[in-house]
Amino acid sequence: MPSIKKVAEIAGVSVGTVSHVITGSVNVSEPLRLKVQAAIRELNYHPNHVARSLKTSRTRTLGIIVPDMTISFFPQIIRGAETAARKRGYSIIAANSDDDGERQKELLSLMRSQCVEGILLVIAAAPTPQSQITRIMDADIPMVCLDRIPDRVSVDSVSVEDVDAAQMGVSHLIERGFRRIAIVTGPMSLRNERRRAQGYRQALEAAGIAVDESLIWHGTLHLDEVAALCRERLCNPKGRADAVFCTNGHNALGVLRGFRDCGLETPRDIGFVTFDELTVDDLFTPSITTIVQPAYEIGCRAGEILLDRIEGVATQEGSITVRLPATLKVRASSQR
Amino acid sequence: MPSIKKVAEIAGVSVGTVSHVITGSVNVSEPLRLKVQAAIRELNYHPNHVARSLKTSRTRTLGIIVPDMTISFFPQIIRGAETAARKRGYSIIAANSDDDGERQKELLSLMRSQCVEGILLVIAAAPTPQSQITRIMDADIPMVCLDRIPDRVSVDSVSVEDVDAAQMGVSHLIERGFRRIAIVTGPMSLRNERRRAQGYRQALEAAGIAVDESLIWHGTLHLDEVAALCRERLCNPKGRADAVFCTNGHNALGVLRGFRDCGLETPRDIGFVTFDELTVDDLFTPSITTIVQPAYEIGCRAGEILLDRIEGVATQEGSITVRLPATLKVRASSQR
DNA sequence: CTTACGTATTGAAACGTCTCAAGCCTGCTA
DNA sequence: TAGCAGGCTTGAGACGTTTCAATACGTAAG
Repeated sequence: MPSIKKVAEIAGVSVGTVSHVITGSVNVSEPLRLKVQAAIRELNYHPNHVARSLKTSRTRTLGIIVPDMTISFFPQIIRGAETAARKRGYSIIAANSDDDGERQKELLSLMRSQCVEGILLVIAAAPTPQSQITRIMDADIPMVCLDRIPDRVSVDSVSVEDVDAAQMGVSHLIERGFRRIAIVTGPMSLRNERRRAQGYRQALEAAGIAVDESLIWHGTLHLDEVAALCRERLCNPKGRADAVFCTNGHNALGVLRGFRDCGLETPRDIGFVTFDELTVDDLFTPSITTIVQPAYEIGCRAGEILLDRIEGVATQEGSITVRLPATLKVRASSQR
Repeated sequence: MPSIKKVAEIAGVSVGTVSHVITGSVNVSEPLRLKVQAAIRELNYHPNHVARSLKTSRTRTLGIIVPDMTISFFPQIIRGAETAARKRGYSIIAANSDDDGERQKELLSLMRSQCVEGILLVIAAAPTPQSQITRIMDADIPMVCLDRIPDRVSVDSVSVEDVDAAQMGVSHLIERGFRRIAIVTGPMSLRNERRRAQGYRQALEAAGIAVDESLIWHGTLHLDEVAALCRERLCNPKGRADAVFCTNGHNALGVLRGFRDCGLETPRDIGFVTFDELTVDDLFTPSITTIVQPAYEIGCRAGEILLDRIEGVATQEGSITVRLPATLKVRASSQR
């Protein structure tokens, strides 16, 4: 593989000159520049980013870790980040943690070794020891957390306005006349799940409805378990909830299975609102009222903040916290 | 950021010894090894992969380019490749071409500069000049094409058995009594689209049904255009197709919109079979009979082949061609 | 005609690691 | 006791760049 040296040789100039032509950082006279460019083309030379990175200690690479990029929310985030990165000349290394703390730790360490200049992290659902995060930041690698924000650590973050979003969804159900509204949460180790649960409470309280603790159901992220949970709570018509509010799209599929298993149809027998789109298109039924998070934009903003930190543009001392509004897509499942 | 030198200093040994401890390639006596490991922990030292790569000219990195990882088929492929790579100690750089030839060219060049050791490529729908591919292979960077296989280039590839898969889908429709079966294709610049069209023809011929060229509809990958196409061909009941076979999931959404716009319901008014799952779960209706491609496995196999080439395990002279079978998930849309 | 200055070009050091060859030491054999 | 084998350890060079300092060259001013 041709190196700058070979190019210099062919062009009859020094390696320094070739480097100047490539980076454009120093003026090179027209004739020499042309000779160098000709040699580059002739050899099909491509600058070696590895060597460049070593010398400049700039890799122009960002790392992003998500739980599972097979879940449609995350690729959108990644694309947002990719777009932001590309605009400023960076590339992205993406990886999946599978919601596994150990794997996440490995990835963080690997990315550090790979000398990424910054890390975008959607923390694993398994409780993330703050040391994982502080260790990165102590090494002066900027980090921005997305979607899921870790507890007790001061770190830049971009996510949705969880409390408001949940409150909006639940208030909407109340407006439509539902009164016994159950909530299905994800793992309460995640702060945004707790905040969504808080939004649920606030909506009920604002409407003067007493919170019934027996309607607060903690789901895992496993479809079968969530479906079983719903069956258990819903199959008996007596005192049953008249609507379900679900805090994330993954569990929502479990809830819908639960409905089906109990012979319940939404909205005929039960109201339903959930975070996250469940289908790629409105053509499919049941048509579910959804709290849509601006996933792409979350990725973009997080990428921009990270780049600002890397390039020293963002000078803010404490951590930057961005909360984006979610939107409510009203569909059939919340119509009484 | 601490380097091997600092570790050596703290541990009171030479850099060579530290390197030996890290790589494990050379025996180091117990006491020295312990001192080195202690120093590594104390400094929170992480080996610098950039420097290592430069020296060894091995980055242990694979590149993968897909059209759009927001489309559920592709993240599955990427995960498969990631898994295969991880098993053998490699990581992955993923990027989106947006089906744009120019962007694809840029990415290929970038990845080459980043010294990926091999490239997994799902070519862009825009016709890919073979030079893009040969230039990479001429530079001795192994490449495996996935899903979409380029024309007139000898390159390793992994994809689904397109002809068989399409034939299976269409034969299924015929079995269920459909006779005027239309096909909606993607861009015919893609070989696998042509092969799927061929499978369609074969199925009809095998059943003794004459191919009616007016039932062959070439779709773009734009929903609105496909929907318009279907409206145009389907809204008039006279001589209308009684079923539609769609060669890819993206267009399928356009087809379904077309159905809706014409007031057609599947399967009541029209049969429908398509490549690729449209929803994440069977709960949703219309429930569509689908030809499912083993996306994850395609990614795995492609990754393995690529790694075999990189590590010189695969010695086969010509190109390796793997064709995986697809499976037919029979659902409601193909029931008369 | 000399001096000084500015621009274009070059040479060499350095980035952090691996690895080869050489050196050192220990213990065993003759 | 001397020599030697074998295993640890070390020192230094090299990977492909960038970049700083130095050189060379030409031009304008004195």
